[in-house]
Amino acid sequence: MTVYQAPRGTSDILPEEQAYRLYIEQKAADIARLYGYKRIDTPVFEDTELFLRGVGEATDIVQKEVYTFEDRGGNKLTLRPEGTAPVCRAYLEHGMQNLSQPVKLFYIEANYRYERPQAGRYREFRQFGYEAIGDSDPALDAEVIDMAWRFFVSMGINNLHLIINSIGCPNCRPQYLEKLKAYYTQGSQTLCNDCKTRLEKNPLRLLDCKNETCRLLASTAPRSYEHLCPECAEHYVNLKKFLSVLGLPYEVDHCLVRGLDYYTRTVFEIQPEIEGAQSTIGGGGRYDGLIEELGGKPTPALGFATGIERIAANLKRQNLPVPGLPGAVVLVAYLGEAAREAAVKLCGELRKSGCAALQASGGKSLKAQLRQANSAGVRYTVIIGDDEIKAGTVQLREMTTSEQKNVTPQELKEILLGK
RNA sequence: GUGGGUAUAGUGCAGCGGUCUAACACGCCAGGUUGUGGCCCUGGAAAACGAGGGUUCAAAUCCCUCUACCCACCCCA
Repeated sequence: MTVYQAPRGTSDILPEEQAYRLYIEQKAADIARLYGYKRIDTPVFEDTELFLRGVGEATDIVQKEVYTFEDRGGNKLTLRPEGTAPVCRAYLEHGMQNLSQPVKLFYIEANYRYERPQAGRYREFRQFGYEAIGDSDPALDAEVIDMAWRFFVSMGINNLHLIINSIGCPNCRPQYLEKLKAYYTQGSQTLCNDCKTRLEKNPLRLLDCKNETCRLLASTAPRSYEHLCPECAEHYVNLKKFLSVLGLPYEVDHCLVRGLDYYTRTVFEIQPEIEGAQSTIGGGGRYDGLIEELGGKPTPALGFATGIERIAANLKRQNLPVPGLPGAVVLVAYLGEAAREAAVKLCGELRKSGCAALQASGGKSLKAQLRQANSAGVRYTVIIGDDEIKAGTVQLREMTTSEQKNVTPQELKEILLGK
């Protein structure tokens, strides 16, 4: 029995799991490059204030899910629960408003949220995201959505749905919310208890309650995209136009709202076809007010983020293979003390010239050493014994064919390094 | 914060009151070839049955408490 275990909601990423992670991160970076997004890394922790202002004080994330602590200098810090606010902070801190706009960034990072873990939900989880800051062009919205979609398509994940909606801006949303409240107040006796509090606290959230009767109410509720101001309406029409131009199979869902306060206008989600929880694999939207909220001048922006663990889960569910990680190409086996020295030396030389070499672990029979070679999956095994030392050669065995020949050190290097 | 489920070797599991000195599979180690892997055969190491308490002549098996993990709600990636 182990004494210690990884803290709740966290897990070790074991070697066999790394192939998934690396594959996903590599693809994320490939797509970023394809669209001209440059990588940024921000600190794991930030001033607590950044998330209060950025994510929204009223959100669940900030209210009950944040890991907050004070350091020895008395600074109030918070483990980053999401990626957008820190990127915007960096944008402002480094004067990126002086770069040519929009500034296109992407990140791959761990996030921390204190929640009850369950399938696809962890306290430490990894996401990657794309952010485009400094441009309100709906074509840019379409571009970010296109990136997200292309990523999933290139991963081979199928049966995905792209859901979009527009939730307006500070000009038109208040009026819409009034209408929504009025509508729900009429039907409030059939609302579930959660929704009764939502009605006061966060009426937009009424729309995505999973309760059956609430859903029924939501289906005929006033629709945000029918209550947009002229600017937002035009933006939304153009967004749909560009999505069509790009050939993206979007579905409009007036019930799609997102949990972070900063979203304006475009919101979107990508959902796999599974029943039950954690239906969202990725999502994002526009956050035209966030930079200003953080102390910059009014700056339109939008982004997309997705969870690496959830992507991996989908890959596994579909039995999609990921490319394996390359291992060592040769194992050096030896028999006897004199050969041991030669083996150590040879391994050193091979590695120095860039050939991934494994040294057989000591004191074992040749049989055991070959077993080791087999399980390591090396292509070749070099065998050194007294006979070889005397002759100044080594045995080179090719594992798949079991062909074995005596070669000189020179020939060995040509085979392992040449070609 | 609320509800449900599960806890037995490294992993996956069997066992459902005495026959448990806890089985099986994979994995690990070794032997079958005094210098040759993968298949096969043989053997071995590895579990005080999550922790504590109780019932009983007898508990891995029944009861209670705790803890951990999983799943769901909330919310989200």
